[in-house]
Formats: sequence, structure tokens, C-alpha cells
Amino acid sequence: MPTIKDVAKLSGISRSTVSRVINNHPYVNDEKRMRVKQAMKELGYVPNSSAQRLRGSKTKTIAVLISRIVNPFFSGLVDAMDEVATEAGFQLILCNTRGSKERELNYLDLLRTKQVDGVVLASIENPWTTIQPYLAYGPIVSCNEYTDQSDIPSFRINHFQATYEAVTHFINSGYSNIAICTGDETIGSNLGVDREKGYLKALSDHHMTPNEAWFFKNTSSVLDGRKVLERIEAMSNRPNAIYTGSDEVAMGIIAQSKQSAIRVPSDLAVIGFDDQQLAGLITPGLTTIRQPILEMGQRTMHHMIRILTNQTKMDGNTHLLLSELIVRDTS
Amino acid sequence: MPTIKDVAKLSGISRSTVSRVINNHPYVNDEKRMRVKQAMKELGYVPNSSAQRLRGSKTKTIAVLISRIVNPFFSGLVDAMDEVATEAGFQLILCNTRGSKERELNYLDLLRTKQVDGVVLASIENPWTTIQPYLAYGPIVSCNEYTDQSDIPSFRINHFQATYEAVTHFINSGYSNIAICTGDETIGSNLGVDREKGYLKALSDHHMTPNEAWFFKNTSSVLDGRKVLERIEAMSNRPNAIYTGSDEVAMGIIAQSKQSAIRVPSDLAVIGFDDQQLAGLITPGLTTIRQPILEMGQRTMHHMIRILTNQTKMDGNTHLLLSELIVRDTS
DNA sequence: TTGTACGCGTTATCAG
DNA sequence: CTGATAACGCGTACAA
Repeated sequence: MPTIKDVAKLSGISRSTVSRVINNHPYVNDEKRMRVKQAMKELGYVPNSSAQRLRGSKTKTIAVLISRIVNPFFSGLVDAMDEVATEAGFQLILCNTRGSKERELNYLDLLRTKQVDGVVLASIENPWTTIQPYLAYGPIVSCNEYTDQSDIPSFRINHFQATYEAVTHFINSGYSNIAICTGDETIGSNLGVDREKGYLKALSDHHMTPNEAWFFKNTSSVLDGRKVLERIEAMSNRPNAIYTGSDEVAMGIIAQSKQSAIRVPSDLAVIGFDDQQLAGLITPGLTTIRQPILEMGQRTMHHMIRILTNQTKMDGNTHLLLSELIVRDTS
Repeated sequence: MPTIKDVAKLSGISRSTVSRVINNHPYVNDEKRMRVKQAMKELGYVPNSSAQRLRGSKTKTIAVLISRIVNPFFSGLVDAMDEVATEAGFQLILCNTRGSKERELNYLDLLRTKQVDGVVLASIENPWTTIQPYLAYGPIVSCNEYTDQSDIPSFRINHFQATYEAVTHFINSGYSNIAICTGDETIGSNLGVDREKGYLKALSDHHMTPNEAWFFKNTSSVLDGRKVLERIEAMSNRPNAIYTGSDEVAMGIIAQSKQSAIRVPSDLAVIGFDDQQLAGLITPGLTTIRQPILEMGQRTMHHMIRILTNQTKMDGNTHLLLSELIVRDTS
């Protein structure tokens, strides 16, 4: 590989000036600039990014932490972020934590070891007290997830309100026995808590009391959904509506219902979460809560880049985006 | 940030020995090793990767080129690769080419500028003659896609054969008027060509002749599928089976059929491609060709890492994996 | 077994 | 406007 030295030699001009040409500095004689460019082309010169990083301590790289890329919610988010980052000349390192605290910390170490300029947290596994110290090494922005004590920018919808609206929709549609599925309990996350509160508030606002037997915990996959339906089938006192908090779980319930006596939505109404593509494709069409994934990803990455380019500073602001209840056939 | 110098100073030991400890060299006095480790812990020292890269010209980073991360096929592939790479201590840079030749070349430049040690091509936009020169800068391995002239390792299924089997399945099931959808025509890709050949071979082997009107080109999305069904509906001479080459297109066809007089599968049998999760969830269940995505991703990344760690050398071998026709209700 | 000294490729500083 | 030089942090030949 040719280096800046080779270019200097070939063009008969000093390294410094070559460097200036590379970085588009003013105050370079036009004729020399030409000679340098010519030499660069001739040698197929390209700056060594490791050296640039070492020298300038900027990597033009951002780490995006998600729990699992195969989840359409996350891949959509990453897609949106990638577009904005690429546009601004940044690279993305994919950090699949797979729900592991340890992996999350390993990825946060990318910030400490100067391998990335910033970190976007789209999932959070560790308690904030564990993550907070990493702020000393660079900016961290969160998206979707958040924690109470956090002092970082955050972009997300209001899960409490979204759930409240969904459950209220059930109630207004005449359903009175409403069950809820909650996802995996994660230490660092508040989303599940918010949703549960929204559910309970909607019930109490309409003078209903929750039924402990209708709380299905740790449900997040299609298979979990299938199991939920089986458990409901075995009950004597069955719910007639269920807030699943996940399109996958909702799909599992619907798929399983076709092998059972329970009919969706006549015996059991269902509301999912995310409005994944399949929600509108299946029969019956799945009523679900749509998150503005594209906007969330774009705005998060945009904000991160503004921080990295010193156009704005870190703060603890929460940026709330709007969710939308998409009513189809299952409710 | 503390450097190796600080560790040396604190422990009263030379930089070289500290470096030896970091890199687990033999010939280091146990007592000193301890002292160094102690000092590292005390200072929270962590090696600066940019310096390591500059010095050693290894980045421990691999670029994965795909066309779009939101495609479940690609996110599954990336997930599998990520697992293997992480395990081996490598990072993945996500390269969403979005079907752009220019972006693909920009990403290949990561290899030239020493920002990554190797490149995995899971999608190919440019002709091989354009890509080939990059081999001078580091190893390139392909996965799923391939090109005739290529001299790089490749992991994929046999698309000709998979299609041949699917179409033969149609024929053996009594369908005689078989249509085909082909994806976006990409310059660097042979998959579409292979599939079309498989389709034609299956027909001719059973003394059938293709009908030009039943070739639906450039179809790759759910929406494209919907349009295909509309076009079929408008035909006087309709096919009674269709090979879609894509679960998305198949889903579009099925969804649209519910708003038309055409019934799936009685009026129109459908076969998809990939066996995405939704294929088994919808009604009717989608017959589709399953690719071993997990295995493909794992083996590709495993091979790349073996090359990067000098356990094996670059070659032009093709590693064929087995696909499987999953017969459900639509055929 | 340990330390000295050099170089990896860039860029910023400073003197001219 | 330009060039010499130092410095970024690390690894390793070489000498001891």
C-alpha cells in the first residue's frame, strides 16, 4: 500500500502539503495541489484509516446495540439508522447483545477502547448504574428503551399511553375480560413496567379489576403465544380479549386458535405491538400498535451525529414520538 | 485515557514488558506479570485499538455486504454470522448496499483502506470484473450470491435444482399451467438465471412449453405479489400454479387472492422461497423452499475466520448446502 | 528474562 | 503558502 510518503516522493512535495491536499486545506498552491492529486491517482493512494484514527482519535464509527437483529422491529430500526449514518459518512457496528449483560458490557467497551465514537442503545440489559460510567468515554443515546435515572437523550413512544389506548379500545368495543402478556423481564428496562401501568390504569378508569390469572409473563415469541392460547383454553373463567405487547405473541395466539375451539376475534380479541408487515397480511387482520420505527431510528441517529459533530450537546431529554393504534379485524 | 506508558510507570516496569503481558508472551517473570496486571487494573487500562491496528495492520473487523437488513433472509444470515464472528473475537460492520453499485464499491473500499480484514458478500451488485481487483487488499468470501467467473469461496444452495424440484412438485401434483416470478435483475447475480433455467428444465423434462405471458419479471415485494395476482385475474388464459421465488411475493399473491375470485390453492397453487416465519403461520400455510440460513451464515463466517487466521487459504471452491421443499397447503 | 529504540501513517505546530 | 518535526500508542527486533 502506498503511503503519504510515497505520494510526497513521487510528486516532489512534502508530506505536510500532501496531507493538506488530502484534507482540503486552503492555502495550497493550485499547481501543487494538482501535482499531488495526480500522484495520488497514479499510486492509487488512499489514506490509512488506522493512522488517522490514532492521530485524530475519531473513528467515524457508531455502535448500535440491539438485542437481536432478526426481530423486525430492530432490523427496521437499524435500517433507518444506517441510512442516516451512511449519509453523514459514519459506519455502523452491529452489536447483537442477545439479551446478555456481559455482551452488552463488551460492546460498551468499544467506546472505552476508542473503537467507536458513540453508542446507540436500542436495548438495555444492565442497570443504569452499570452503564452510566461509560458516558465518560463518549456519548450514548437511547432509542426505544430508557431507564428512569438516565441522563442521556432518548427517543421513544409513550408505552404507558399506547397501552392505555389499546386497552381502552377493547373496553369501548365491549370487551370486559381483558388479559395481558408481558415480555421478558429485563433489569434495565422500564417498558414492561410502563405497559403494565397503562393496562391497569385503563382498567381502573373503567371500574374494572385485574384478574391475576390473566397476566401472562415472559411471553415474547410465536411459540409463547401458542402456549398462552392453550392456557386460556384450559381455563374455566376465560378472558375475551388479550393485549399481547408483541405481534409475534399475537400471531402465535391466532395461529393456535385455528387448532382450538376458541375463535378470534369472536371468542378472543387480540391486539399486537409493532405493526409488522405480517399484521396486515394475515386473516383475520391483526389489530396492533404501530411504532414510528423509521422516524425513531432516523431521529436517534441524527441526534447522535449532531452530538458527534458538536452541533449539539448531550442532555437528558426524552423525545416522545407518536404511536398509533391500527384497528383491523382482531378487535 | 491511560496508556501503556502509564502502566509502565506505575508498575515500575518497561513498556515492552507491559506489552508482553498484554499479548500473553512467554518469558515474563511471574512476579512482574502480576505487578503489571495489578497496575492495569488500577488504572483501568485498556489497549488503544487504533494503535494496535496501525502497528499490526489487523482490525479484527469484517464487513458484511447485504442488500437490505430488513429482509428476513439477510437479517437471519447476519445473525448467524454475528454469532460466529463474536465468538472468534471479530466485529461486524453492517453494509446495507440497498442495491446500489456505488455503495457496494464504497463498502469494498473498507478493505482497501484497511478498515476491515475481510469482506463477506451476501449480495452482489457490480460485475465481477469490477469487484475482482479488491481481492488484492484482502479476502472476499461470498454467500448466497455468486458469479460465474469468481475465484472466491462461495456458500450457497443450488438454486437451479431447488427450483427444478419445486416446479416438478407442481407437475407431479397435477398442475400443468405453471407461471414464474423472477426477482430484480441484477448485473452481478446468477441466482435469477439459475432459477429460470431450473424452471424451464422442469417444464421441458415433462414435455411442457413455457408461456411467455406467465413470466412475471422484477417482482420482489408483497406489493409486487398483489399486482401479479391482479394481472393473472385479468388474463383469459390463466396459470393454475405459480413459482414466486420469494415468500414476500407469495404472501402478496395470497393476500390479494382474498379480495378476488381466484382461490388459493384450488385456482392457483403457490410456492414461495425462504420459509420465513410467516410461511407457517398464515392460512393457508405456504409451501416454500427452505434455505439453511443459519448454516449458510455460520459456515461462511467460519470460513472467513479460518482464512483470516491462516488456517486455510483463499480458493474458488463452491460449497453447496441443501435446500428443502416444505410442502404446506398452497400446493 | 528484560529494556532500548525504532517505525507503523497521519496530522498539527511552528518556523520560515 | 510550504516544509521539517513531533506526537498519537503500540509491538518487536535487537542488544544486554
